Amino acid sequence: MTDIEVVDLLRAHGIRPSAHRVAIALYVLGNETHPSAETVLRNVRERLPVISRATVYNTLNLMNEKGLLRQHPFGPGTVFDSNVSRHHHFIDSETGEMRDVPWEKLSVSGLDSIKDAEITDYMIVIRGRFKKREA
Amino acid sequence: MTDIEVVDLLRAHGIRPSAHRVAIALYVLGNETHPSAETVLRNVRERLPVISRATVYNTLNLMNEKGLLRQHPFGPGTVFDSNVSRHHHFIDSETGEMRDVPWEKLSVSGLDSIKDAEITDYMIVIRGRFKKREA
DNA sequence: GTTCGTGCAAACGGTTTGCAACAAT
DNA sequence: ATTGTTGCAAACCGTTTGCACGAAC
Repeated sequence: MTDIEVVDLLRAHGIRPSAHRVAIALYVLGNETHPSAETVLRNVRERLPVISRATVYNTLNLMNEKGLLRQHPFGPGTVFDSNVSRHHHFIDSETGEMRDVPWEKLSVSGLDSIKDAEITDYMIVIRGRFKKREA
Repeated sequence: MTDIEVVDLLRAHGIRPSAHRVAIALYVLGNETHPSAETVLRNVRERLPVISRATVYNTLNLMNEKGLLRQHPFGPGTVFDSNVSRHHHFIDSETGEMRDVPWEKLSVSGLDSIKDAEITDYMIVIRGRFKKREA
């Protein structure tokens, strides 16, 4: 994802593309992992040494409100997910590492049996261990 | 659930049944909701006015370690679940209220297509709105 | 009399907020 | 000139911890 694409994307979502915001968006959106705010701060500081924690939180919250990313309350603290389309999650129970599981890969049946509520969304959260593939 | 049953249950899990612990267990285990630590504290204080926040946390963590309940990092902060058998969750997106969805009611297919990880557990988290049933 | 449980208050980690300085329009 | 963005530090909330007292074995 290029700087220009990010700038356009921010604008398209009504977010003024300041240098800080672009740097944050660039890191978060071009990232398959599910970073915490602290991780975002650390990594953005490598490109942009002078940026405060508050700005990172402000920007991530703003992007969340504008639908550019999602927040998940997995583990201690919140984690940011650049994948805003439907998908499931696999969480490594040892490392806490999260990976996306494509929506089409799994399917749920029986949801129609839930009569006393209106479903707007659902997600499968799988826990286990990633297999090592070294050696 | 009676006091005596709770006492036995605690003992069976290697937890010495002090008055405080019994009061906490009585509240949490006889409870379909998914209370936060603060909610537990508030409610236990109604029966047992002198109990500290630390004791509530200590006891809940202890019960968690001994397998008497589960913790879920839903929303801000942790929530305690007295249902330790497999089940799914429905979360009301307005109120944050959580209800259990029986395991048998839903089923997931496609889990066998996940080859690069070992699955130890999974859960469907559904979001939506409970239908009002007043009137 | 040693171990265990409890209360208090301080510390902690993640997040939000108030405010003053500054940049953009 | 007004509005939007940033940094700092303080505040905040949920949770954990250190310590001293008291109860249980």
